[in-house]
Amino acid sequence: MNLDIRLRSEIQKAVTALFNQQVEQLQIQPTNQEFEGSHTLVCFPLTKISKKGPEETAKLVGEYLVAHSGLVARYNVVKGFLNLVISDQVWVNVFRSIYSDKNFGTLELNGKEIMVEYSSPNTNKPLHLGHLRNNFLGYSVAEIYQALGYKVHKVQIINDRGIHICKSMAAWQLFGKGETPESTNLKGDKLVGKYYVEFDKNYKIQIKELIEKGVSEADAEKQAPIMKLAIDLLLKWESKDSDTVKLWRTMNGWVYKGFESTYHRMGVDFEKLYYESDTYLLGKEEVLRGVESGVFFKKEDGSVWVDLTSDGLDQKVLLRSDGTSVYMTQDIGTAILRFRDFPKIEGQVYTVGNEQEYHFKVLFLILKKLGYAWAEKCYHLSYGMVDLPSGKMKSREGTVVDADDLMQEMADEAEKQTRELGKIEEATEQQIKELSEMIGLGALKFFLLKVDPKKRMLFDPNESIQLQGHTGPFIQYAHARIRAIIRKADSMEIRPGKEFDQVKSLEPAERQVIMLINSYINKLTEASRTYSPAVIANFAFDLAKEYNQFYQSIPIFNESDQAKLKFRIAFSQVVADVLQKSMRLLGIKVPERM
RNA sequence: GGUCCGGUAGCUCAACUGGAUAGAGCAUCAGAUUUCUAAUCUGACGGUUCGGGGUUCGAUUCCCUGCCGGAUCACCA
Repeated sequence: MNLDIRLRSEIQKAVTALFNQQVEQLQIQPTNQEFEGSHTLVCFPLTKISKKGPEETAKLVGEYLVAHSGLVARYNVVKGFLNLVISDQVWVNVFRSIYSDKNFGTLELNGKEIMVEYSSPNTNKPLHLGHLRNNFLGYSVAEIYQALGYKVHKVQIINDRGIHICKSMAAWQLFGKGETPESTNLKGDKLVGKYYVEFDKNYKIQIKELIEKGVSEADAEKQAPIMKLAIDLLLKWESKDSDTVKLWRTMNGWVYKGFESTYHRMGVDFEKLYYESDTYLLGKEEVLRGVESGVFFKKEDGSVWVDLTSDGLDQKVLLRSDGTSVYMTQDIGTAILRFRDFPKIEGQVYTVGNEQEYHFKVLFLILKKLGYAWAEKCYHLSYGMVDLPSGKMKSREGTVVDADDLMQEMADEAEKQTRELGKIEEATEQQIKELSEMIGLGALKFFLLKVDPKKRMLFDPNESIQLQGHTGPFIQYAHARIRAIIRKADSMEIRPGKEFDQVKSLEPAERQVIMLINSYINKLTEASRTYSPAVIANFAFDLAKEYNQFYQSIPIFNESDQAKLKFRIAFSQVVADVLQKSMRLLGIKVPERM
């Protein structure tokens, strides 16, 4: 059984025996580094039932535990804090059970299912730095839930319809001269993005010309020929004009193909893609149904609204007066469709930037009003913007960092540094490329994931590319070094068994590491509860750091005691495994050597 | 203006949801290696946790108030 649970029940027994009263809530926390011990019982809350001062209470509980529990070797009391020292024998047992558990860190399937949505880009702009945070976050949260025994469905919604798509189409028709990704050797998303920019450029010029001719600004925005063309395309698309639909299909196809290669490099994937062009009609139906049942209401001009003023929000439009759907309508449809597709999911996680917090608050409320119980289990995984040292990222000012470019730069830099260090002389070119990719992306992912998602963060390209410090490559390096030890042990035919009874005592660094690994499942749970991969990222960093201290202070192969030597090999093996597992939850691979 | 989120060391971030003398990384300075991979480790320096009140044994955390930054409040998505 888990040490923490055992200890908790032992303390409960002690309290009951000593004070003749049961306590449900025991406050147990990790002991501060400066004191001896691993678990600390906070005794202030117990004074009520013990009728004694905090220190006296702590002392009584401590003495009882040493005498009766078999887990606690010693204790010390500082103010009202009871610090418990677990015996090394117990720690070795904890280690052994982790070592012999092949599936450590992965819980058995619990029969629950959830859905995680992430990415969901616009189809007219290539992916950028913000999308990287989005994708890495969503993917990681999905992995974390999976490790906890959930069946996870990874999906995204593709915003494939609307005026913005038609803008790219219009510009391509006017200036494209039949260009294709093949003819230009451009990624499909980049090509379409180029025409989206082209549209904007020409649109502005045309507006300016009209204004110079004396047209008002508002009219100029409507009369600009290129905008008229885009609107015309939208109307044709909605009436299913075959040429327009064909062009729409073709250009979206280019984008999807481009995105696909970006996703592949990011290392993320999706079980199913949803398209707004497939869901907006369902949303519309649902809204009309809501009008009939009185959940929504219709205004004189025919537009449909929901009144959320009693919930402290505003009124919100759901269908325009011309009957067409808005963003919210589509999201209602999408949500319902997903629960139809996957009836067993108990909830949905939407990975979307925090500028849409209001939108999701409204969406969940509407779904609840429509009578969907699962609305309670929908969660908006909201994350902050990624800033650059130069300031805000703005596409208009050209300060956007393109996702493909950034990943390439990271890999290039990693390769440069790897070659400079020259530790991989016998590696093939192919292996160097793979390693650079692993390190470069590891650096990028770790940097973006180590920060609490809800916080706005600063991405400093120069700093992120440093491979030392609180970074992914630091952890990757720790892993690679351990693997070198394992290889050496293997070649020396030192093979640890599963019994470590002869290991009677532990070095402080060893104990620290076992304590950390013992907390892994707790960390996983915390990460899932808070939807924060940062918890895992920081855990992995702490573990690597703690192990490095052991590595530095204890030369493994100098050990003459065979039992200890074998233990330390096994110990190192477990650290490498846990590093690998926790990094995998972040979507980061760890190398055998680097 | 209303609502929501944030403000912690020079910089980038933690702090197990109310616990002990608020911790890491970077930067700066001082050390350790003829190695199990130094892409490492040890130490020093660095704090009015935005200000002011309150709640209590105890507050970065909860409440009130003010300040600063951001987001949002569209028949845009």
